[in-house]
Amino acid sequence: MAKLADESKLMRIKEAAIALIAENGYGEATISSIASKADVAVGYLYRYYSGKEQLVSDMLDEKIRDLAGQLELVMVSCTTIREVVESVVHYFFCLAESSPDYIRFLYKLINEYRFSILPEQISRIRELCTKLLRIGIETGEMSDAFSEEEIFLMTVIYPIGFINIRFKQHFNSTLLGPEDEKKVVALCMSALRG
Amino acid sequence: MAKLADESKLMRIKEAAIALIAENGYGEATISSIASKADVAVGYLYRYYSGKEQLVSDMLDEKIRDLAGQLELVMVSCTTIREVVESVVHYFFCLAESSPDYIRFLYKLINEYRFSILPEQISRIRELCTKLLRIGIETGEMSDAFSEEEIFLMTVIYPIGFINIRFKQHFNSTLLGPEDEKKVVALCMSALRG
Amino acid sequence: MAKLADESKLMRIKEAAIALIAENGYGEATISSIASKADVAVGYLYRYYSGKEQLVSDMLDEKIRDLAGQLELVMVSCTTIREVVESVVHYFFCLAESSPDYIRFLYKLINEYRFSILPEQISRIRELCTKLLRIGIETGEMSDAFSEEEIFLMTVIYPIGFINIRFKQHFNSTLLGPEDEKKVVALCMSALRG
Amino acid sequence: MAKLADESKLMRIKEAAIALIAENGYGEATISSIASKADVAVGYLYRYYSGKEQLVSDMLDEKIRDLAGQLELVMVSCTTIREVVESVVHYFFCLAESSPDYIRFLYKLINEYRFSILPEQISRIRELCTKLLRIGIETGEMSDAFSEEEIFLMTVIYPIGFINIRFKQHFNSTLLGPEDEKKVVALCMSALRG
DNA sequence: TATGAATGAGACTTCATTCAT
DNA sequence: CATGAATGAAGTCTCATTCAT
Repeated sequence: MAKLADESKLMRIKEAAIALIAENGYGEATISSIASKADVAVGYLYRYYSGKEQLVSDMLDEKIRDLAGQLELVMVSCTTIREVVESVVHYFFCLAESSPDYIRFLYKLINEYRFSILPEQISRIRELCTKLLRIGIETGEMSDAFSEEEIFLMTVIYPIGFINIRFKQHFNSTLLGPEDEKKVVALCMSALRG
Repeated sequence: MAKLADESKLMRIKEAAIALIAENGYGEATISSIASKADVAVGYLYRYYSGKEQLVSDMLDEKIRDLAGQLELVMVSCTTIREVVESVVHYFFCLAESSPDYIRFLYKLINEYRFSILPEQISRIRELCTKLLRIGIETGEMSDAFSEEEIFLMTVIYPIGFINIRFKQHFNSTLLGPEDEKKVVALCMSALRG
Repeated sequence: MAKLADESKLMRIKEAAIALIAENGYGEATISSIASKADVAVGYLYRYYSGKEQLVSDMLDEKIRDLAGQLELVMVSCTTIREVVESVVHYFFCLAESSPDYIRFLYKLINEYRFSILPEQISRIRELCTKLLRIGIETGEMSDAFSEEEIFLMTVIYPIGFINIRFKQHFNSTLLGPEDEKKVVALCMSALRG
Repeated sequence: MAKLADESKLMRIKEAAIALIAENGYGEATISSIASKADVAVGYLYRYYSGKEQLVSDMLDEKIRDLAGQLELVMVSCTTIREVVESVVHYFFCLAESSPDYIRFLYKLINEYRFSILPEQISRIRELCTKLLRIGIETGEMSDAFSEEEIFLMTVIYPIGFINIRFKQHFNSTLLGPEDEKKVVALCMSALRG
């Protein structure tokens, strides 16, 4: 029971942190605003995290893990790059609709040098890209001029970038729709095909 | 009569700010660290800028203007998307070599919601994308499934993203070379071709 | 559960602020000197006040309210101007003895254009003066040549001014005594009588 | 010629300082705002004054000297308190009309403990008050219950206080007129008469 | 254990003062 | 001599972190 309460509090802290960082950035998201949004005492937060930096760092790591896990999951049941790209893009689009803050959180922190993705996760993702590269070359979906870098950029960074540009409404103010999803997949596929 | 305003100081301030923000982000780049790196008194900074936010905001605007200016320049002498993409990517790669901080600075601040690109610059860039879209459709280099968004993402965001991934050395630790430039152009072109 | 807010701290802050402003004026009373005199952390001060200006502004308002309340109280039980003047002057003399800083604080800030007395308090005091004027004319204690302005100046400003001159010891270095009180009342009464 | 230019600059500095301090108080009147209003270089100001404090201090002293000189002048040709009071009040009212900043400057700084009136000037004024007291007792215009303090308060502080209350428009928003002057004289005389 | 009052290091900013020109 | 660019000490304020309750 107490454990459950704790779990729920911890969840609330994480959600509050993501929402506030997504909204205003790391600098503006204060510990006390996070605690207050999570309806938790400031001190409570320090039971789980040694400080603000660790809180965010851990959460980024968690989200990256989720992402890597998702990618791994997708890989298992897919035999072509197209299938993978479709699944991954769909995953991002679902996320963008159900929890847009998640995407914005990721987009913000991926570029904060302060919070570098842990080497462990990087290798994990790199391995996935290597696998995908092999598949792509086998199926002929991928130009052999490209490497893991291009795979990562087009399957992860590009979809997230697309979603963020849309969030910012610089070019297009309509909501993300299924046609956008198709466009992202199409562009990604033709990009990798070379 | 009196001591002349040292124009080089303003330059040093800008360079210091860019370097520190590129390195550590907006939050970590303190006024006093900027002043000290620029070898200038803290108060001197306030001769040109009303505060830290304005300093960074102005510099971002300046850089975005430079970028937009460069894009416009490129457009004048180009009749195909390929030419534009080659020029733009070349511009980014040169920049990445001569002043890598410039790229990292841009990449960091583009995602800081606090510093939004001025509407004026956005329309300027949007117009360029519209022109490019028209050219692309005429020359057949561009799928009519895509729009300005894709152009912007592939000609601006993708090259910068590529350069940053390389800076982070997540996949590849070699320096940027001419082959990378070609790869970026190639991927971009095939992406837009659809 | 948690540490209880120490109400005495707020009191100490106010007393420290009054003492330091009375001694040296608004400009010299720094936040950190106030905090240090109150034996409180600098940041604590911002729990109650949004800034230095508000701290002083609020305290001035509080003191003016006290004063207006005291004047109103006095009015209730008095039927002649003499009674009012005696009570008010007595009030000021008691204050001058028990908390001389209070008087000096008031005297200093009343002249700082930055801290204007709130319109609400001004009307309150103005109304009191109007009442007093009516009484004075009825009882014949007050020349009908005079108005609220003279009442305010002689019942409030003059006693405070007298006390301050004595504090400064420009003319007289003895402490305030009951004869001084009588002198102030006498002068005030004859002034208003015309 | 150079001397004349200097004189005019010095005058402008003084006028600017008085205007700015009268308007916003000592704290808000910055050296650079004074220099700029006086159309003089900041550094120039330091040829005459060793610092901001001295500038203001000197100016206050000068104004107090002027005042004492005026009082002395008035005393020479007057044989009754009434004459003195009429002259002094007239002097203040003229000043209030021709250079209201002068009055506000005085009122502000007289209460700044930081700028105490020089002992020399205090004795000068005290002596004048003593003389006046003697005259008053001789002519019967002044109660022997009172002393120099009351004289000073009623002939100097009260008129200035009256003018300032009017400037602040707390009770009366009309401009100072000849009837006000008469009222001030009348109140002052009856106050001292006891 | 959970709380949030309290802390204080450190950030931003101002402005009196200096001094090379 | 006059200037005003440049300085940096000092002040205001914020907020991550602690710890008594």
